[in-house]
Amino acid sequence: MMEIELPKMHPSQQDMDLIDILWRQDVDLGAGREVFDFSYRQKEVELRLQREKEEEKQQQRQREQEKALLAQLQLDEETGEFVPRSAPLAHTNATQNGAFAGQDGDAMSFDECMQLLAETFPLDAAAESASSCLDASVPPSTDLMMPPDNPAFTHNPLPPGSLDQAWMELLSLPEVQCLNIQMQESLDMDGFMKPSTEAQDPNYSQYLPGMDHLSSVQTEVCPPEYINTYNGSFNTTVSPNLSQMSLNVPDVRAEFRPEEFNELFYPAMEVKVNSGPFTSDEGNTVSQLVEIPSDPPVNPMDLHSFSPGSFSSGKPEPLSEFPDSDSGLSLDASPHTSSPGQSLNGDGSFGFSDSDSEEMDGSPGDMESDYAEIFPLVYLTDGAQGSLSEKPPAEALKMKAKNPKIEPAEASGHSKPPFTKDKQKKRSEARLSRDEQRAKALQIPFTVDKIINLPVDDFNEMMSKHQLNEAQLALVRDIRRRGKNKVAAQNCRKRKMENIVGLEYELDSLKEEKERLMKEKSKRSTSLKEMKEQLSTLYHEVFSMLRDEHDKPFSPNEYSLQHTADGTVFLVPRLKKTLVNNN
DNA sequence: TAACCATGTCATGTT
DNA sequence: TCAACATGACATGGT
Repeated sequence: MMEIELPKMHPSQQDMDLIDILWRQDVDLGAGREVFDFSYRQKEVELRLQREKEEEKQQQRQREQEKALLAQLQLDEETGEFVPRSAPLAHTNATQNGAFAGQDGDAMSFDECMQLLAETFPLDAAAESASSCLDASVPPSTDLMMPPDNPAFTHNPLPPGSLDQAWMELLSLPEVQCLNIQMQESLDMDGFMKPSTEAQDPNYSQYLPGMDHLSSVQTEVCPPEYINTYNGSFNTTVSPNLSQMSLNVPDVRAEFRPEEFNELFYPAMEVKVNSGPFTSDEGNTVSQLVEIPSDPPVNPMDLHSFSPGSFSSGKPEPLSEFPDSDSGLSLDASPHTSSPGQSLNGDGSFGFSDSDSEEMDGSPGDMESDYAEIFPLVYLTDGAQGSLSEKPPAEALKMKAKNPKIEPAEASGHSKPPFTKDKQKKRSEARLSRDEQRAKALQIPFTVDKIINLPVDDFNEMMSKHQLNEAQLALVRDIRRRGKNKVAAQNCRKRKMENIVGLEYELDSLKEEKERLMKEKSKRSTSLKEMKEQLSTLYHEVFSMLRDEHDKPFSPNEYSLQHTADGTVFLVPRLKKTLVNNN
């Protein structure tokens, strides 16, 4: 989900107005208007806080588990490694560590790795690397880390007796000391050993003998099948934090200072760490360790090859390129359609009538739909993610760039029930595959996506590059027209819904305003009444004080008091006043 | 089975 | 003039 970083301050009315104006002008703000809605965002913030609290709790639990784990470990004075105190735990490690069980056989200890290192890099070469490592701009060579499946590892088991000697030699080398210093700096700066990107090697837990127990614990709380099943998607869809939560990995970083950690697990062996994978700038070593994907039993991509029949005749087609974008053809085109495709029905060269759609119901399109049920792992992942993952990275990026918009429902958080979405998605995919099927049937050399989304110039250029017959041209234009119209319809409905919501909101505010005005009116009316009474009292008081030349009071029936704007008061005879008025 | 809903498509008008 | 967009109306399929 694309999430826009919004300033935390509350937008002013002016800002909101501007947003509204941009919205009405259909300026793409890159997010739904709900994003700018303060109350909505407030809800989001509350949700986020709630999530953070839960995460904190989770981390607390992990720390406790970790403490319990450490209580079960004891330091092996000979090897300097932490080993389980009790046999049952070791057994558990051996039997339950399914994810890495296959690697245990050929996994080398860290000593063996270092021995190999010493052999691979004789003193001369090491001196060179030492000089280079003194240069801060030159990163430590990652060649030091041999791939675990390197034949040298598996075919050259080292005699354990020679390890200590090799170790001492290595430690005395200047370049090793250089590495040691570098690592200390790295630890000081980052507070923890950091894995390099190369550290994604699924087998690199073997460089951390002490961590095997952690791995075993992880597998205790999370069955290896689960990990095997989901690690693929975790790597692509789940944030490290989340996967760490899911796998219930103790957060060692939270408990240990790096130096302690280092001494604990690698007494006098700092160089090993630095020469290993832990030299990059990224995050949590331990969590990354347990995130290491073991080879899944079946690569999701490979599942395509298991399909009952290849519905992709030639090159692999991105069948679910746009799960949310059903740029499908109208198989149920209305009879009055004026599309050129329909006009070609007559000559039989092209055209898909309603009957065609019936026939296609049993076509690979549906097969794909069934396929999604057979292999939910492939298709039940999030649509966009899954589809993107099926493309080459460059193309996937291109797709992402082309479709930056977030689906309103997802963006607003007003998500529909998942089954509805799945259903629609499945339907979309089925349709989409039929569309492509039709394009394929006419051997159209472009993807539906390109046909729809390319700018008109590029589209024309693309068309001009290929000699298409009339039927192909008609279908391509049809696909483009319908694809664009589909998007337009979606936008139209979205706008309509937003208008409705906006009008409801406006109605509410107007009701509130009306209520407020009524209250104010009533208040002012009361106030006016009081003032009138006061005025009347004052009037009579003043009038009663007035006397004529015979010291008689004026009759209120014959005279009245009137005042001008400057405050002068006149006693006006009523009759006279009437006469004056008449004049 | 009817009602409702979501979505795709078409025709037509507008930009 | 044409492409793109907007929208009302209708069809379809699912619940």
